[in-house]
Amino acid sequence: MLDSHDRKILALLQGDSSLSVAEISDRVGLSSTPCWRRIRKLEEEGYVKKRVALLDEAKLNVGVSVFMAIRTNQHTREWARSFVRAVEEIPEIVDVFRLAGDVDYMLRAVVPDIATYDAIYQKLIERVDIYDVSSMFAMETIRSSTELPLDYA
Amino acid sequence: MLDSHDRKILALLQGDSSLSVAEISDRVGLSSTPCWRRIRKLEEEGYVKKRVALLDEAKLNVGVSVFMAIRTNQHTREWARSFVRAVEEIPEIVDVFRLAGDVDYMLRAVVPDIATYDAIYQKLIERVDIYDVSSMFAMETIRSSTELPLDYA
DNA sequence: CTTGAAAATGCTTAGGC
DNA sequence: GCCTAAGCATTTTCAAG
Repeated sequence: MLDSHDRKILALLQGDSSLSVAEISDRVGLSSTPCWRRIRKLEEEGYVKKRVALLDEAKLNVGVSVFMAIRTNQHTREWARSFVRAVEEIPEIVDVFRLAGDVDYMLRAVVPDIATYDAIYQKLIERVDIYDVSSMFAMETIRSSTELPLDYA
Repeated sequence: MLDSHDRKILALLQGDSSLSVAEISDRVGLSSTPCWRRIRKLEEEGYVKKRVALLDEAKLNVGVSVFMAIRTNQHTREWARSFVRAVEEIPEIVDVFRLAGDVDYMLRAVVPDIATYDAIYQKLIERVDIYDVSSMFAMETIRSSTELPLDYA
């Protein structure tokens, strides 16, 4: 599927998508046309989902991350649907994973402070019936990376 | 600090950083020169940390997310330092938060499968002394967003 | 802030190895 | 598959209102 040139291009782009084609082609060891063609192909085929700007959480006053470990006692399609709808209506909730095991869902919300977190929490439990929520407050973001390891591709 | 034009620019850029200045200025309701100036200022002042390409986890064979809730019994600066060093050496670990409360650290790793997760786990506990790890496997990524709410800025 | 335009950079296509 | 080179579009800067 992907050769080492493609992987190197992806590694560069997921670190800094503002690099010009010329810079990328230099570092990859290709000239710009084939490099540009590869980039376009990687985007067309969906290896690159999108290009985004990552903003500073602290500067935008959402420097506090809160994890919410959620358990339900209603294991139905209907409940799952309403849960997804509820979290989608709350933009502070940035991550939502459905888990196997004891905890059913793991969420992460970004908020200015604990008081705002409580408002988010209230908003959520008002919109969907939740059996148990365990909240964990992040004191420090040691790493929050969008860069994937490419060794398995 | 930021007015509504700035917030709108940030909202657009964190959704799609490949938008041209012309497109952004259209949607924001400014002409291109002042819009371009604002974008540059937002980058200089650090509201925009970086521009990156988001890659497809499934296509790159790291479609499985695993949360690791970690507890330590060595609450020393020395241990914290070695822990940070250890997780930084493992590229599969994409998120690391230090928490308040029962769980000391919450990590997320992206891997191809459970066998690879075990290798990551072994690698971690070999590099740093960990009192307890509780692993939670994600069955589904319902939401994984880099877009922050801008209402508190 | 706006418009308009020039200069520089970088993207995209064309043609050939 | 690759390259060089030309043509095109965009970004970036500048001047004037």
